[in-house]
Amino acid sequence: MSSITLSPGLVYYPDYLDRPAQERLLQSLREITKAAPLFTPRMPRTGKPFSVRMTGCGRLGWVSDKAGYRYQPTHPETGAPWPAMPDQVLRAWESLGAYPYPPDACLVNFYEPAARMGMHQDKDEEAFDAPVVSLSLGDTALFRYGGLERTDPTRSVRLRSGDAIVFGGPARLIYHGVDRLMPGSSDLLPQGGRLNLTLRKVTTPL
DNA sequence: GAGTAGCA
DNA sequence: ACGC
Repeated sequence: MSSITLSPGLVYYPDYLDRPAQERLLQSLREITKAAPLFTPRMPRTGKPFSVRMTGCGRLGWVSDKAGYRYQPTHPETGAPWPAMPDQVLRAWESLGAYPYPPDACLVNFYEPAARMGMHQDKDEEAFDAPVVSLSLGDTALFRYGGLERTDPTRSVRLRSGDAIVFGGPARLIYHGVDRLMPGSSDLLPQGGRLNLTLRKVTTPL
C-alpha cells in the first residue's frame, strides 16, 4: 500500500479503500444513520450550528452543544447508545493505527456540498498517544493542515473518496480543517456530499 | 474558539 | 476581527 508523509506524523494513504470497499462502508453507514440519525452540532455558548452534520458509532460519540464539547455514550437526540463499529472500520484502525487497543469512537461527519470545517485541533480525548485515523467517502475535499499553533503555516491536500489519513505522534494535535468540497467529484453518494469517519481512542487504556 | 465576515 |  502506498503512503505519503505530509508532515512528521501525518500520513496520507491514497486509495486506501477500493470502490467495492467504499460501497460496503457506505452501506454500513446507512445502517448506522438509521439507528443514530445525523444531528447538527452547535458551538458552545453561542449555539451557532455547524455546517457539517454528524453521528457516530462505537462506545462513545462526540457531541457539541451550548454546554460544550464532550464524548458521551448516547446519541444526543435519541438518547440511545451508539451503534456498534463495523468490522471494516476496526480493520482500518488495526492496519493504519498501529495502536494496541481498539478505538472507542468513530465520528461520522456528513458534508453537504457547501459545508466546511474551520481549523481546529482534536483534543477532547485523553489518549494523545493514540493516533486519529480518518477515512473519506464521496466528494473530494480540500483538506488544510498546519502545525501545533493556529498561526503556523498551512498546506492543503485533496482527499478523495477512499483515501485515508492518519494523525499520529507529532501530528496528533495539529490544526486541520476542510476548506471546501469539490461538488460532483464522486458518484459514490447519489445526492453528492462527503462522509468522513474519524476513529479515536478516547479514554486512556486501563 | 470544530462559528462567520471580509479583505489582501 | 468579531463576539457570545
